[in-house]
Formats: sequence, structure tokens, C-alpha cells
Amino acid sequence: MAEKENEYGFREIELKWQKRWADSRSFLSKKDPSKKKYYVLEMFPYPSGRLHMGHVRNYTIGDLAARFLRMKGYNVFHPMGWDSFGLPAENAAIKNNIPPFRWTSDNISFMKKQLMRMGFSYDWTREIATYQPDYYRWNQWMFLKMYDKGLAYKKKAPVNWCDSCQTVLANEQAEGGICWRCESPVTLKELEQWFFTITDYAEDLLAGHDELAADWPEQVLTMQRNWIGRSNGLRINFRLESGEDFPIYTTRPDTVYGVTFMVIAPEHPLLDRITDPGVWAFIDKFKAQSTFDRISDEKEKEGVDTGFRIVNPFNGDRVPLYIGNFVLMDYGTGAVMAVPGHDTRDFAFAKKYDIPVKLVIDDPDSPIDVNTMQDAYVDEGVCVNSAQFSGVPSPEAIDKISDFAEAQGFGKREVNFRIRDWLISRQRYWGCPIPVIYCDACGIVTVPEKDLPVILPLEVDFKGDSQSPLTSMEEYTKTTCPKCGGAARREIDTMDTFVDSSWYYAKFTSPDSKEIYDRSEVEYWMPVDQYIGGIEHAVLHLLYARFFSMVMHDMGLLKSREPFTRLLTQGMVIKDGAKMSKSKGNVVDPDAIIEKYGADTVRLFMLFTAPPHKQLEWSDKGVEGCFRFINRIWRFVNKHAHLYTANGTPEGAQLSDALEKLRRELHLTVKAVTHDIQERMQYNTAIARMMELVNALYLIDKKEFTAPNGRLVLSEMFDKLLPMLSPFIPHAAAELWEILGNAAQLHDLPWPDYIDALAKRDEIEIVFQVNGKIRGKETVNAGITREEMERLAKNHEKVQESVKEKTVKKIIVVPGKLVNIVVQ
RNA sequence: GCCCAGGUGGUGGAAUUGGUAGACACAAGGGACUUAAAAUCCCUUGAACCAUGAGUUCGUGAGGGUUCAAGUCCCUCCCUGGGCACCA
Repeated sequence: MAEKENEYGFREIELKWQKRWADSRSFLSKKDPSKKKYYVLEMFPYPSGRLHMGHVRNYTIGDLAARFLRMKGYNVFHPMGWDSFGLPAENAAIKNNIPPFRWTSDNISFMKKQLMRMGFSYDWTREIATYQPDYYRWNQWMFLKMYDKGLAYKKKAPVNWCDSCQTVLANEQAEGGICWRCESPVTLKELEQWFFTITDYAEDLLAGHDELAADWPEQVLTMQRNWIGRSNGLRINFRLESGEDFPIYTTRPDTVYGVTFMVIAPEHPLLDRITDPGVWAFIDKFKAQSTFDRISDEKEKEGVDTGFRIVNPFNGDRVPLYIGNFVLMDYGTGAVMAVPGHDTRDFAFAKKYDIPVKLVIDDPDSPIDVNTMQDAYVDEGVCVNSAQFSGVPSPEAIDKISDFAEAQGFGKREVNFRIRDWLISRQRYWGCPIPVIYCDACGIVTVPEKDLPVILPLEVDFKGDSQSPLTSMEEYTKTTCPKCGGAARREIDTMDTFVDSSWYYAKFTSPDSKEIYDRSEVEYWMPVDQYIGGIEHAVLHLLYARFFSMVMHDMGLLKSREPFTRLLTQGMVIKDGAKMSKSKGNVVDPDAIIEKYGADTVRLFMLFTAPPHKQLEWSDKGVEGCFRFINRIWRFVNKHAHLYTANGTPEGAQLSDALEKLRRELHLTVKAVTHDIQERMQYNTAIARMMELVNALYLIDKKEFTAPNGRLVLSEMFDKLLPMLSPFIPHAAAELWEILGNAAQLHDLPWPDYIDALAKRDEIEIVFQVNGKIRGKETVNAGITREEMERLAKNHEKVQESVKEKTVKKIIVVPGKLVNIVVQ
């Protein structure tokens, strides 16, 4: 019976402390200008049903940071909420006939319980869910503000359409021509849609990287930089034979004398003039191709001669105009000049359609024969066949030719970006309504601010098809025009759910304010000091959020321009070498593990098995090892609790060698653990160090502790070890703290400090080398001098054997480390 | 193809500034406790070799280099993961 009491009953312990933390409102954050704030945020989850291991890892890392920093004296802000609009709710509705609202809110309450069961230290009074009208009204409000400033606009354009999701997608969400959600190929559709002008901020988004360089992973910055894709080039007005302008954009003006044909996008409006049905057959074929097919490498580039001839303003050459399925309508002017001599793709195209190749840059080291060249020469060289520019090195020619074109009036230097405006319309139901009304008389009319929010109706009828139920909901769509009062209809498209998550981090500061933000709250807490999430959002959420933050800053709503000061991208949780997924059947459910070992073990495993940024291989055995470690601490503390004296310190007391050594171990560990967490964010080694300390506790002769001074060493041990363990295994640590008879809440205690003089080894092992090979080792006093080290080395038997009659050339002494004797 | 990060025992991973490679954990083996098992506690555990020792040699993807000294720096190459790739 008595023995049972001593068992580590994690279930009861964890529930007890979770309740106590909730009851005593332990993790509520209050603005306090006298304290240094620290905002820790993890990417909030989509409430898909249950937590997966990826969430658990993400939130465990965040909670460790939050709990550690709180103990370090920061005023920590650590909120949590729900990214609760999105397609899965609709799919579930269609499949199981559950309204999206109910499906989502059920999921939220289930997942919230799961989060609480993990013991995460969130301030739940800040909880927000993006599907609540009180939240999304500010999406709508922002839309109106942006519309007024010209940052939101509607246009007809070829846009990415995912047939499986039955909606359009932003470019970021259709990378490589593949839908980010369902991975099916997208096609281009000519539609009238709403956009945010993220391109207006392209330069700012790029420039902001300088500020982030130190504390964001290089990889994320690179991905964003590539995505934004800034390029310097020249816009050149070629001409149709009729004399009309035919502008193109190029980054290689140095090759302009080598143009032998031009290529135009199948969507280009000029093509409307073509009457030849044969050509139209090609245009229609190209347009019907999926984006994936059009950009895939394997597919050969295709084209067809339009019959148009284009005049090169530099040399008067008349060249044919082709339609090419690889030319993009929405980059540059939708048309390009083609230089087969110096562009691989143009070269292949020219060979295929028997178009001449002209050499205008030669390799000065080995002259090229245009008739035998097997591929385009794309490197730098010297201009040839280029009128007055012949003989100029090609990098110089870029500038000279640009100058010339500008002087002649048929060219203009231009900066182009790869990034397009953010298409935010979605032909879906479960999202934030776009606050716009269409009136036959007044056209596009925005919903007046006083009428916000435009509430998404919750009672909807899914007719079993994948169309938005709003399409056929007259009571929603029929309205009156706010301008003229006449009959009008509402916009039925909703916003991209990435709009919701573009500003939620700031809304956490004041979820209940009557304005978008409570000014003093948002200014105190923002920006997020440490943001943690997956790298898959590098050019999605993280780019959109930076854009929104900049817009809000420019509108005077936020003080800082960048929303996330430091970013940590945690690695994936994998099993058997592959990402956990239902289709692979390698999913481990967090609930089952918590049930078997408790939340503390799961937390410890997540932090111990790999450093945060690396991927983490799931291992059942590894989990057991973590469970064992907690049990070892548990048994040791319980067994020795009766010897504990609160605030006992052996400072100044006479200690046995063994106790002195143990005490040094403790102070060394505090120093190392603090450093690992704070400076290196390497939690696995922090845990390893505490394991070493616990191993030392097991190995020391327990009789040492029963001496009066032994009790003091033990007390100091518990007083530092348990607070250190607290961010990792908060429940077990709190329970042990209470078992020792302490009344204070463990998580409120300051992070333990260490005595510098003790956080050093008093004895060290030094190594003796001869020609870099180890010949001997010796344990010596840490204060040993260089001379003494050298003397010991020379006297060492093995060293003498190796040196023998050879001549000593040099002796290198690294203080506290080694002596290397170089002989010949 | 280009860019970035990696490659360390049977496994996950340590090694912070170039200075004892393999911390810590898992797995494996042995021992103690037990009637027995589980749990627990302790010990061994990079490889090879023999003379079995406080022994020798080898060893961080491969090959070269710099250095008294290289997992760490430089060059070439191979492999893995990630990103970018018709953006003119």
C-alpha cells in the first residue's frame, strides 16, 4: 500500500496540476510596462479534428520557450486560437451531412481539451477563432480600408482554377501548377476576381529581409526572395509591320541583335485579330493545357507561327511571331524576344521549327561556329554582329545597349517581379464573406462600415454537389444597394483563409476590443518575439502575414513593420523514414501515447530526440526511455524527500570530496542547461545534461546525504533541479516540488542561478600527444600552469618511449587541454 | 541544371572557438535482486588485431590539401534531403 503511494501516477498528477493551473489562472498575461515583455507564438492550428504529432512538437517547443522565459523574469505572452475557416469543413459537410459550423466547433472543443491535456501554458482568455463574426468582421473592415486605398481591386484575369476544390487559388497556392491542398493540377480560367496588391509591397518585403536576416532561417528568406523574384531589365518597343508598338521585357539586352523570332502567350489579346482557324486550333489547345503540363520540363515546348512579322528597332530585322505555350501572359508584357543563339529554350524551339540561329556573343577563349553549335551559348562573352556594340564585353553591353535604347526612345529600363497580386476570392462557402454588393445602377459598392460584419449564414443546404451553398441562397444574395437603395446582390465569394491568419497574431493582444486592436495592448505586446511553425508556410502564410503587417503599419495600426522578430521552423515528425500520413499507415496518435505514458513523457520525448529545427524520427522505445528518466527522478526525490530543507545551502559548509564534486556537477549543469536553452535552442543537449546529473545522483554513496552537510547539498540540488525540469516536465516537477513541502508554485519561481566559481571543474584531464598522437592522459588540478603541463608531459613514461632519441622540434601547450610534442 | 542544408557506432543523436570523436538515450550483452518473471539497480558496448594490456592499429561519405593538431578549414568528387527551375 505504502509503496503504491510512491508510484509515479502520471494521470492523476497531470490532471491535478492542469486543473490547478486553470483554477488559479496561472498563465494569464497582463500588460506591465515595468517588465520586459516576450511574445511567444506558435502557428495556430486548423481544427481538423485531432491534434497530430506535428502540432504536439510545435506546441511543446513553444511551451518550453514560454515557461523558460517566464522563469527568466519576462512578462510572457503565449496565446492560442483557431484557424477555423477552410475547405475541409465543407468536405466533411458534404460527406457526412454535418453543418461546417458544427463540425468546426466540435473539433475546436475536442482539440482544446487535447491541448489542455498536454499542459501547455496558454492564456486561454485570449483565445480567438477566425470563424467568429467578431473576428472576421475585421477581415472585412481591412478589406474596406484596403479597397479605399486601392490595395484591393477586382479584375478579370487568367487565374488558377482547381477543379477538385472547385475554386480559384493564389499563385502561392498553386506552385508548380499543383493545388497546395489536394495536389491536383490546376488550369487557367479567365475570371473576374478580387486581388490584394501585394506587388506594391514587393520591394518592401524584400528590403525587410535585412532586418530578419539574423533571426530567421536563411532557407525561409531564400524561398521568399526567389518567390518575389526581382529582376532588372529593359522594356523594348518592337513594332508590328503596321507600325503599332509591340513591347517586350528582357533581362538580356546584350543579345538583342540575335533575335530571330518572337513568342507570345496564347492568352495575348493581339491574337484576337487572327482569323486563321488552323492557328486558333493551336491557341485553344494551349489554353486547355493545365498549368502543370505547360510548365513541366518533360513536355517539349510547342508553338505556331501567327503570320505576324515583328520589326526589331535596333537593326530593322523582320522576324516571325510565334505563339508559345510556355510564355506567361501575366509576366512582363506577355511576349518575349527569342535569341536561340544564347538561350537554351529558344535554341530548342528554333531547331524544332527550323528558325535561323544568329550568334551575337562569342566565347573569347574558343570561338563558336554557329553552324555546328549543339546548344545555346548562355555565358558571358564579347558581342559580335551587334552593330556599334560589336567588340564590347557582354556584361558591359547590357548597360550600353540599354542606354542607347533609352536615348533612341524605344526602350526603358524596368524592374520586374515574379510575384503577382494576391488573388483572395474563393468560390467557397466556409470563409469570410467579401463585403461587396453589386448594383446594376452603381456597379461595385462596398458594404458600409456600420453594416459590418456581413454574417456568413450558418443554416445552409449542401445539395450534395461541391458548389458553394451561397450560390442559390436568395435570402443571402438579395439585398439593397447602400448607395441608391435599389435591388442589388451580394458577392458570394469568400476570402482566402490565408487572410484570416495574416493578422491573428496581433488580434491576440486584444480579442474583445471594440476597435480592431486596443492600442495600448497591441503596442505593448507586438511584435511577436519568437514565432514557431513549419517551413511549409515560407511563401504562403509567412509572406502574407508580413504583407498585412506592413499594410497595417502604413495605416497606423501597428508600430512595427515586421510581425515576427525571430522565427524557428521546426522539423517534421517522421516514422519509418517517412512523414506520418494516413495513406502510409504510420500515424501515431498523441492521445494513445499520453494515455500510456502521460503528457510529460511526450513532451520530454519531443524535446530530447532531436534538436527543434531537425526532423524527428518517432521511436516507441525512445518514448519509453523518456518515461524511465522521469521515473528515475520521481523515485530519487521521493526516497530522499525527508532529508530536504527548504532553501538549504551548503555555501561555506565543509563538504566531503564526493559531495563537493556533486555540488560542482549541479552548478555546471545549471550553467550548461541555461546556455543550451537560451543561447542555442538546443533542448536535447539540455536534457542530456540533466540526465547526467541524475545519473550522478544514483551513483553517489547515499550515506553522504544523511550527514548534515549532505542534506544541504541535496536540498540545493532539489532547489535547482526541479525548477530546471519544470519547463520540460511541468506536471511531474510541480508534484515533486509539492511533495518536498514547498508551497510556492514551481512555474513562478525564478530560473535557478549558479555560482560561477563552482560551475567549473576543479580537476581536468589533460592529454599528452607526440606528433599529434595521444600517448598518455593525466588528471590534474584545473589551475595547472603551462610549465607544469609541459613538465608532466615530458616525464610521462609513454611519451618518453615515443620520443626516445628523436629530436624535439616544438612543444605546443594548450592550457587546460593538451600538450603536443613535435619530434623528428 | 542552379542554390541551400546534411552524410559521425546496430539506431536517434553529442562534440559551442580547429585541440581527448562517439556525451545522453535506444538497442544488445552480462551481473545483482526474485522461487520465477516483470520492474528496478549496477557493469560492458565504434571496428580490427594480438601479446588480453592503463596494448597496438584503424575510424566522422570518397580522394587530395592546409596545420604541431581536422568531424570542424580549403579543393575535387559521390550520395541523401529540401528549395528553385520555362519569370524571358
